[in-house]
Amino acid sequence: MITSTKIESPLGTLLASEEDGALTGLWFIGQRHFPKRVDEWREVADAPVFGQLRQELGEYFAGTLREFDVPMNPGGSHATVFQCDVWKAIAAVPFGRTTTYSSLARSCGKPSAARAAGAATGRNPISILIPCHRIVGSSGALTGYAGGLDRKRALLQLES
Amino acid sequence: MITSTKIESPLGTLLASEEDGALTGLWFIGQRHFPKRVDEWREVADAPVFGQLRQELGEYFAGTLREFDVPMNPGGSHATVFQCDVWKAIAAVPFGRTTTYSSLARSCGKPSAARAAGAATGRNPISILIPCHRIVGSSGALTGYAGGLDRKRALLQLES
DNA sequence: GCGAGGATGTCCGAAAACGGCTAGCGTATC
DNA sequence: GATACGCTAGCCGTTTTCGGACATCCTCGC
Repeated sequence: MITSTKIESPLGTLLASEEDGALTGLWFIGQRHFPKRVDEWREVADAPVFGQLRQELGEYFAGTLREFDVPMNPGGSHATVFQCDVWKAIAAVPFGRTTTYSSLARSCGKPSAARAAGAATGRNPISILIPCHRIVGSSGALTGYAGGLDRKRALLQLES
Repeated sequence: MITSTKIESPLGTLLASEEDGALTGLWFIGQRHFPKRVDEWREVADAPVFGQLRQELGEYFAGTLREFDVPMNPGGSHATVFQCDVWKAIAAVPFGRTTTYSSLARSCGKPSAARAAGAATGRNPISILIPCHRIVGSSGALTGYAGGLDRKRALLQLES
């Protein structure tokens, strides 16, 4: 049974989902690749994971927290091996730093799959905690963000 | 979290799966449309549902039980509306009786979808309890069975 | 410099193929 | 005449297949 809740943030409302005690998703409402089956989830006022998440997100946006500690399980049911590899690589990018799509691809052992890495990045189910906003083009340009480039800019600014 | 267990029967070994206290599947090992992701399930020695199922299956094969009472939830995650309708219609066929694929289709409000009803019947996730062996061709011929025609014949014989 | 093109894993939509079917005929068999 | 086969053409939800499109980047020719 998957449960969900809404969380307010300076960048807009977020939807969080949880299963078996681990965070499985975090999206800006209405963003690109927003999950389809939301109506099959049970919305709950709170759950242990959600409490911790709210707390940590608050501190993050206040600038007092740099690393999240919420238990996560981004796998879902239909994620592919490649996607999981990419998300793991993204999670390894530290606060305040950025890296490129091609670098991600290299980390996954497929140096020429930069474009595929971009696609996988866009499908990241846990925004912010898996910091896909720290991934930029090789020229340094902010090429895209499922939640919109404005939010990507804002997050990078917050971390600088 | 889905759990599973194996159950012996006079017609071969069965695999049962359970989630949230309800039976979600029952297949002959290796039958057609056998589930793919079995290795993601946790095999347990027993669970309340499995205990009851074992008991009732025993009585059924002994000829002393005609209607099952195990809580069921055949929906799964990827079942379609049509399939659920068909399975519900199959469940309504009483012990010892048979009906046809076109009759099933009619019950679902799509009189000309007999062939599609056949396909949906084959995907029935809970063998025996959802008695797809009671569905025959309009001529009375046993046209097919995911577990093999021999088992279909045997089940019908048992109920006659 | 600058534009064009190829490599890459996955999703998405459209189109085709595939069944646990059936009714309708024409033939074949008693 | 009755049945009994056997073939055929429709039927329809699902699955499979296929062709683009992408949150890219490097190279090559001009």
